[in-house]
Amino acid sequence: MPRKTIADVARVAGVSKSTVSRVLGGKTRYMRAETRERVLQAINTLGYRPSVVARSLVSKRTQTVGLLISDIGNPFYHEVIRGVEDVAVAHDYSIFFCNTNYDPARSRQHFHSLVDKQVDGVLFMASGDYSSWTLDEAAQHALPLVLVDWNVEDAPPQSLLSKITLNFVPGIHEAIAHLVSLGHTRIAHVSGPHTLATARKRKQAFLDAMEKHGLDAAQAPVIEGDLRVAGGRQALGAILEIAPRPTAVLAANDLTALGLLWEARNRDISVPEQLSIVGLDDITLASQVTPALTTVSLPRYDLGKIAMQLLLEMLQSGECFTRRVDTRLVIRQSTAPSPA
Amino acid sequence: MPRKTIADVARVAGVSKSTVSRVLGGKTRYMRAETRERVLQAINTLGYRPSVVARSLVSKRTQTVGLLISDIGNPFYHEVIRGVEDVAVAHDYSIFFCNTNYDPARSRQHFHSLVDKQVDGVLFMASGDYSSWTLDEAAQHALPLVLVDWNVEDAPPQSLLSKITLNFVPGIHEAIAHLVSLGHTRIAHVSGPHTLATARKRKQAFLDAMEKHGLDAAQAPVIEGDLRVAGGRQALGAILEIAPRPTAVLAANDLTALGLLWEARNRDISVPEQLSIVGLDDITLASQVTPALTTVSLPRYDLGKIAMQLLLEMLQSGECFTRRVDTRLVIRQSTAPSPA
DNA sequence: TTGTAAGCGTTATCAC
DNA sequence: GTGATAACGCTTACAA
Repeated sequence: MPRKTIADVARVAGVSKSTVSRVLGGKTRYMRAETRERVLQAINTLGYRPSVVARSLVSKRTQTVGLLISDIGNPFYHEVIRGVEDVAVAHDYSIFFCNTNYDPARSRQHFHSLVDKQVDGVLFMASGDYSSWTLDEAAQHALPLVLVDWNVEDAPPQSLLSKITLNFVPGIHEAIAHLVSLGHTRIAHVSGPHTLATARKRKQAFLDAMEKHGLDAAQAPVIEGDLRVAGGRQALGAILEIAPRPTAVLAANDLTALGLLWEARNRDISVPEQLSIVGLDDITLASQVTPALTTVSLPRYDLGKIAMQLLLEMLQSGECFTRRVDTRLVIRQSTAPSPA
Repeated sequence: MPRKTIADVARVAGVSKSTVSRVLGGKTRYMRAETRERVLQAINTLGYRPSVVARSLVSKRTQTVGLLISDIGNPFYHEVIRGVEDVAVAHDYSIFFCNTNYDPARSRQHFHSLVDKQVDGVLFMASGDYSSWTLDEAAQHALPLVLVDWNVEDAPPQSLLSKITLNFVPGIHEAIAHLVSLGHTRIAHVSGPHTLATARKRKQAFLDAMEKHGLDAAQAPVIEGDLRVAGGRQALGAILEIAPRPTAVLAANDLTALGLLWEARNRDISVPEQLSIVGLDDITLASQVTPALTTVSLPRYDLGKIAMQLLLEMLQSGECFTRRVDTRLVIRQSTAPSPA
């Protein structure tokens, strides 16, 4: 049983294909209400659904976007995806989901597949796997792109490119201010891998904040983690060996902070009495653990919404945009006055 | 600058469109190697990419599948998605990602959108949002479906429908056996919402296992949770009020188990010395917390792989299949000999 | 207000 | 071996 087509509807309604097409397109202006009704009836009785494929062939639009992320296992992305999806659904767009797995080759394969499938645009949130080919190829295919948390200066001029930058500065400054107000002066940082631009940005914000509060940034211990629980656990060992021992730590993300927290418990270091811990992201879990995590919150759901909205605006206007998303501190139970 | 077409390639290579189409389709059999080369050259210099949309219009295949899940925030799905995606990528399929948010209306909207976009098949993993319309409409559009963890008897006979059932029995039996061998006799269960079929299945497996080990299932305390951390925390309070107090708990999933664990710590109940806890799922976090969680492991990555593979086999053969995925116990540190 | 016909970029069926 | 030509299901001038 082949799929019903517009011709079937036309036959049943006793009109021409174009008339059917018109009611489908909502061109209700120049049309007798009665004809319209007849067509609608026919559509209903036949259970007809228009072929998006055929429509796309002529309209050059697929009502489809690609979403590239690095790692579905990273809780950071969950809320982001939700934000993207809510906006997409509201505008009847579908999402091609692409998990790059931090693998540039796979990232590229996905990107090509998206180009071939003629998506209307791409949300690029896979921070680790950036290479300039992305921008060149996107420009070449005139494919609108939204980049999240990338510092791009060398974009081809003709490209349709919007950017959202994440501003860690206010949140991290608040965090250091909070710790300082609790009497902490020996504050360590567990960063992400230095190969990641976003990790470097966070670290720099930490150092700047230290300076700003009159602490010696050059002396501040910085340990390189992996943005995961395991890295946080390891980092705690390193921190305990530092003399004099830090009384507070700022982690590059919440998973790292949780690793610190749990390893501290293992070693009978009590948090926050002996060690204050501040995370970054405010993942769902952060408020559910004991003690609940003080953390620099990134509005991830909003980030996802904004990204998708930006793409839609680009599609409509043909213009490019820039947005900034700010962070702020959420104080919970993992920070307390310095024991020193 | 309009998109390059097969006609452009034909012109540059000095051949006809059909010839180009032949090399694109890999029909290398009846063709001079030299012509083939020339076409390939032209494709390269033009940077030509075939239009999947046009191709789909004639082939009736989109190399695209829909993936419906209930909640991206549930860690259960992460590995599943990874499994699905790995297989999909390997076969050059793309995935339309659909988060139903436990909302039947949204679930339906997504499903319609998938039909309209002419996906080749749908993976339905949104356990909560089942209604029979799904099956009817899928059958009506001859849309191949893979159902995960659904008991469906009333499927329309003509439908292309494969099923994967999750078998909690072996893992849960092992769990109870393990607890019994440690001397536990007062074992409680924190279930999921009774409205979910999968929660009822798990509870039944628990009761059966209790019986089988000579414990009084009718007396076994069962507390209804919400499959989340908060529910676990609340459940712990309920458990502590039971007299005589249970010495072990089987949670319906790992998030619940974590809630139990953390709330126990809050109330100075030490795990596993005073209370043994067993989870279910084996999410990544389970092995990372302290104490690491003993849990009934569901091979979620495999589940995802199998689901996608099943769909591909259906697509090829036109036949339907049934698979079962088994669970098993992973013993870590949250279980110990009964204090009683 | 409605119908006719020409595409959109492919593949498939024929001839040559 | 290769090249016309007709679909595929839809939109959109242009005619009527």
